[in-house]
Amino acid sequence: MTSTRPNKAARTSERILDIAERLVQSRGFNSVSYADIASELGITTASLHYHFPGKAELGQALISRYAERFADALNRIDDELPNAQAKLEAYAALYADVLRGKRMCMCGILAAEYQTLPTPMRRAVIRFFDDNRKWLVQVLTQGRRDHTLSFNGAKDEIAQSILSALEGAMLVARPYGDLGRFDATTRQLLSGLTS
Amino acid sequence: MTSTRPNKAARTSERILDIAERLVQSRGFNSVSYADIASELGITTASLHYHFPGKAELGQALISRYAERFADALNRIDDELPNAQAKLEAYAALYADVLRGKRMCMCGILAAEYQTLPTPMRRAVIRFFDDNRKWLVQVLTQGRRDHTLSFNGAKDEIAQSILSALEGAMLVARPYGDLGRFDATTRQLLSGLTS
DNA sequence: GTCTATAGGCAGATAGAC
DNA sequence: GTCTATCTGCCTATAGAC
Repeated sequence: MTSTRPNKAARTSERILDIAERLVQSRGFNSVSYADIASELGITTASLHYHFPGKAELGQALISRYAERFADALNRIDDELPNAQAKLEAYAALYADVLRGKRMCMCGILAAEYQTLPTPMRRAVIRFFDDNRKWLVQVLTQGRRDHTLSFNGAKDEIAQSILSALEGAMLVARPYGDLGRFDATTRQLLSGLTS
Repeated sequence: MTSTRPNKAARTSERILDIAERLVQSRGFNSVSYADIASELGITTASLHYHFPGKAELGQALISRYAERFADALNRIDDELPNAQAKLEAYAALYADVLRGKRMCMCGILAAEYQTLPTPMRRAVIRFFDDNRKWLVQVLTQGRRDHTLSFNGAKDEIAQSILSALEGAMLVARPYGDLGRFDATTRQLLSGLTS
């Protein structure tokens, strides 16, 4: 019989990803070592290599899971919120939550390290941004239809602006440890789309 | 007699900073080694330590020079351009030039690595952002006076938004190697302040 | 799955000759 | 100022026992 409880390896892999995710989002991929993760989990680095053969594979797994969860969050927003403006506010709140945990968006911090990343990780970062833009374009489309958003210009470019603005707001606000600084940018952004 | 020609050490220090600056802006501070810089300059890492005793000191010197040059550029903008809108466009063009060289803003990339930086470098990054915001607030003040910019909300918050938006636009556009993606965000940003 | 032991490389840094 | 030589430490990674 097949248990719904994940086996030991699966559970350990998840714990590795949990720790690695937090470390990467706060320090960056290149500044996190196998030793950092292993010591926090209470195992050796050799054991880490059993679950993820190399750092490149660990990195890919990190982005995959992060992107998957982010996509789930976007789907929940679509399911639970009626109008486009509310969706956009919820979208910004996702970023605020990450910043509240003193983290950067994983793909934002990886974008800063882009030139040093292995190719599969690069592609995954790009895909994350692409997916975000696609979702935003849909929200913008809905916003015109339900009259909760108004804007001039190509939806694709607006979507790019929203994504950039939020990533940049996290990047600049985090050194200050000041969530208010992030919120100010969010308000400014949203007010430009609802006027 | 005192020559205006810098001595050999000064010239070498500048060349070190030139190389380090380019490398840091493209790869990040933690991914640049003394060996990278030394080999490109054709000297040994031991010689590097003569000019900059440690990586922390090199990092501080990098930000200092970068911030100084940036401040000079802002002063030139103030001197040469009449109205606030033109100044803001020139400001955005500064960022576009950096991105054209396939680099990030130095302090933007350091902001991503913030948690791993020595304290003096952290302070210097903060100072850079603070100075930028101050300058932007002045431009916004002038913009209200000369009627080339219009906006609602606290000038400090708008300044924060502008800075964040440009840093974010660089961060997200660079992996795509697509300057148009950056320009789209800039246009969007400026159109929100001139309408 | 996790361990010990270890390899091989690269990091930043220093001593001391020239 | 720049070099050679060297140090210590950390990094990713692997072999093989349990």
